[in-house]
Amino acid sequence: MLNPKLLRTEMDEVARQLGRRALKIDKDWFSFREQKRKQLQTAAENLRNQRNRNSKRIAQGKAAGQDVSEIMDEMIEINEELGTSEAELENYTTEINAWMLTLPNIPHESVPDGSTEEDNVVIRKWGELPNFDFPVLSHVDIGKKLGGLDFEKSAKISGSRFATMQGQVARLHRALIQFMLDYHVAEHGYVEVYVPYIVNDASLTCTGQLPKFEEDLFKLATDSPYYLIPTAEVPVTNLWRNHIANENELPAKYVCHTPCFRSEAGSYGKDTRGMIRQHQFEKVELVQLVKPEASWRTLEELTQHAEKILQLLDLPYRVVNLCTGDLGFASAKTYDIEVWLPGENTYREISSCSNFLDFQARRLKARWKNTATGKPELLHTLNGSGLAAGRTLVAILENFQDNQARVHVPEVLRPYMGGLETLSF
RNA sequence: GGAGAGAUGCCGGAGUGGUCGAACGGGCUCGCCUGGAAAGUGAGUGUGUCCUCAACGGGGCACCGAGGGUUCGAAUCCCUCUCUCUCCGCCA
Repeated sequence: MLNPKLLRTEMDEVARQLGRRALKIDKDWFSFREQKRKQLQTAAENLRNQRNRNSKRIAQGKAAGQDVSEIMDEMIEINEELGTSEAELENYTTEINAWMLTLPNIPHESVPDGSTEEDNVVIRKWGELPNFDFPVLSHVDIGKKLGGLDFEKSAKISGSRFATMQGQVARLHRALIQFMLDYHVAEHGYVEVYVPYIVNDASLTCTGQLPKFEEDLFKLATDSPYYLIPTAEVPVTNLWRNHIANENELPAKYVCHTPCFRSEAGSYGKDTRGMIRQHQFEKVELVQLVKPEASWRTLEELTQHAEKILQLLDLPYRVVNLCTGDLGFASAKTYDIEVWLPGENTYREISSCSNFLDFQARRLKARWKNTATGKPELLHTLNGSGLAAGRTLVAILENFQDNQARVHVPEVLRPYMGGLETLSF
């Protein structure tokens, strides 16, 4: 959520900034309701003040054995008036709050303007693209030949956009997850956490998936509003809901492996083949909560933490700065890391690293006690995939295939594969 | 699934209708004491929001799990929900 004060005092500037996201703000709609709200709130508070004062007078009067019926009569009038203004106030605040929940974060100045992913700006590239002197296979074909990747079986079990893995491929997938977790814990100082995969609506509102993007989620058919998590970001960031941290708790750095569930509504016909876009996939997520002054530096660090995994796996990638049109709802700035996929002859997103500034923290009420001021202040939240395991598996199958019907296992994964150096088909 | 108990500030814990943002204890912070420490001792110590002040500060409103209700007045009474704990049953 954006700072309400900013909306009240700098509305023109906010509207201009959000305009970069091709969003039109109805300034008059807001200022009218905001003015009403303020007026009604002041009125209600004054009436409550009168009521509280009279209440004390009644208590004291009764104790002294005096007649308090006059004050009681006055109270009836006050309460009548208060009831009216409270009801009206409630209408306006509900309306304003609902509206504010639909406003996305303000893009940072370093975010390029643009409408589609075509306008994203490549920041850097790493690794050399492989040169194959034989017809390159896609991960779908390799997986099938290995007998380890099956989409028909999962279609039978569940439907489209699900993968079934078996044998060495399933183990390689698991090895990737273990390796990423271990590395981020040992080398980057993250704390491993295990969290629920089902969350309530409040958690999703705090991280920004709700109320606007409910159609992207799998909602359980229970009485209470339960959803499958679309990313570990939701439960992990919500660990800090309603928490005021001491300085020594910061920065908080979590690494978490979870499955992720996405309805992929609106992506019909997109990436239908293979395991690029699935309803269910595994991801190792990095989440940080930091002091505001540290968040921009942290975004660079966190992105590099994710990149490091690709470097150790020797997978070529590039980092792009998402343009305003491609930027996520809650994010102020996002670096996507895109891995090279020879089977598609293109780069594909494998990680998304974002700085949300205080946007999520405001909804979460995630704060820290600033020792300098002695006051609680909002934290900044960041997260990034480190990495999406399914897509990393795809990248390995495609980049490390050879003309001998083999896939070479990256060295860092071999300890997790019982020393296995190649998968053969 | 059945039966019961509970939810109060950083923690423990009192408070069953009025002057309660909340006793008391612990913790923590600052000070005194001390060669230094412990013990002792004094003071302070919630959050949000609005108004006010040059500043220090001062003031209003709200918050005792959440939401509703009763009442002139609710931490306290009533209803609903959520969560926690204990026992029984079932179970990975």
